[in-house]
Amino acid sequence: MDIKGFIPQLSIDCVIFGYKNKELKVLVSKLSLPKELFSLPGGFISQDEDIDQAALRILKERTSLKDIYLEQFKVFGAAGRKNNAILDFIEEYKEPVLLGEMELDYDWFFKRFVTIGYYALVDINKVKPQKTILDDHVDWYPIDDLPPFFMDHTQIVEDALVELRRNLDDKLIGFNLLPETFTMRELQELYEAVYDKPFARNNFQKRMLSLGVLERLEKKFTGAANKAPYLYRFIS
Amino acid sequence: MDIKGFIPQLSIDCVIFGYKNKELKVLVSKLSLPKELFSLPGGFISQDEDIDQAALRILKERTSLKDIYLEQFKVFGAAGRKNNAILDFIEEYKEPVLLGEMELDYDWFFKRFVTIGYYALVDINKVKPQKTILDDHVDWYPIDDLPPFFMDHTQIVEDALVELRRNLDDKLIGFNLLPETFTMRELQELYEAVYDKPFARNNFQKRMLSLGVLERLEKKFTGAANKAPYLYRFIS
DNA sequence: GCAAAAGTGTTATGAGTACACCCATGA
DNA sequence: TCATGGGTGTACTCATAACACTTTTGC
Repeated sequence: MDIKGFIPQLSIDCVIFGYKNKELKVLVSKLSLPKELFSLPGGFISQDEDIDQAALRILKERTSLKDIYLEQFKVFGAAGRKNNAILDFIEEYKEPVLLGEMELDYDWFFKRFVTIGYYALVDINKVKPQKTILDDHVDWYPIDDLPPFFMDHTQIVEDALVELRRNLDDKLIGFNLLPETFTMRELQELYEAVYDKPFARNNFQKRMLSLGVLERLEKKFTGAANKAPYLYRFIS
Repeated sequence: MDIKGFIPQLSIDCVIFGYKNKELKVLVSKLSLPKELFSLPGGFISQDEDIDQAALRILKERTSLKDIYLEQFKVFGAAGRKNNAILDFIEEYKEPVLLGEMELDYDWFFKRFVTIGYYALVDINKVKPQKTILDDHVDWYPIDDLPPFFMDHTQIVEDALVELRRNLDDKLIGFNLLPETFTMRELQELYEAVYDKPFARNNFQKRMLSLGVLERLEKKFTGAANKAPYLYRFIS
């Protein structure tokens, strides 16, 4: 990681949304520092790299996926926005800090940073969370039970969720959170998780089918003592 | 203008929307260089300044207004995004360039820049376009007859318009483009200018009144041989 | 009275909501 | 046959669209 190759004072933070067990989840990194610091997956932008490319690279590092749906949603640039929590830790422990193999460049790292917020939607089943050298753990946390974040990352997640809700219907992006095929109930439960409110089953089905983007496939026999639901696939 | 005091490689560009004569307009600067270069009003971010504050400062410089409605809408960060047009000009004219009283710091200024796009809505009657030392002229251009812009500024305006359209209804922000009081027809013509399509007069009126944010004032007698329209004021 | 534009009313349409009902499935 | 959950139909409400009609204003 050559700090010289990055744009200074500018970073990217990613809110990676996944969905499982009727819960909307966010991928969270616990930093590999001797203090409990939770962070969104983030990184810097190379001088010769589009910002969207940088976001994709960061996402690929943590999820091992490419072709991820992602969207830039807001820039966070408060004047005092610095990595103070880490700085506090360093002063507390009074020892040099390694970010991976590279000793932390204090001058570079502790300047005020402006960060570009991206959110990504992934099929949680396809993701094997990868920890980079900076991470102690990388884990999924339910949206309503997040760890105490570093800096303004709690705010970043909140704003990402607002934007996700704003776009889920219009842009037909919810399917990125589901496997290739899914039942109508699963789709509905996803919507309920995102909006944190129930939807009427029949009306939900009518609305989704009227969008004209769902292909009905074979029935899914689960062994349960009830009518087998159809599977659907998202098309175009 | 102390370049050292700004965040490097990060800028702000503002799409300042105004409205007059049934036309949506954008404030455009012709740079004070011996080449025809048109630019959006923009600037840099001080190290000790919120990005929103920086945008307000830039807006105040060009419009002499404070309390402007503005919204961050997108970041433009293509890898090759540089002030090449100016660089071309310099190579062509082979003379040192002054930005105001300060000689241009080539190393600083010709790096790749990431820019944060803001759009602002102003009452065009209250604005007296101010040219900074960087501007030759600052003028209003109709949205559908813009000059050939510098860099990616054409794209920035297009994206700003998309976002304005997306928000005009939801956020009730159109009134920022009108004077304190206005007739229903004027409001409708504004909407028609923004969306570039006609609205049915009666239905438009019904929709606007149902929002519950318009206070009906006295009638406006124009001297025309027809029924005098009511004036309205936007409330809360 | 007349043209022009403002204000209002009436009906049709379509999306969304709430209710009910029938069907398939496996025990 | 039964409970369970899936699929569908129908009536109601509400916002919007499309039509028409009346009113005000100054010449």
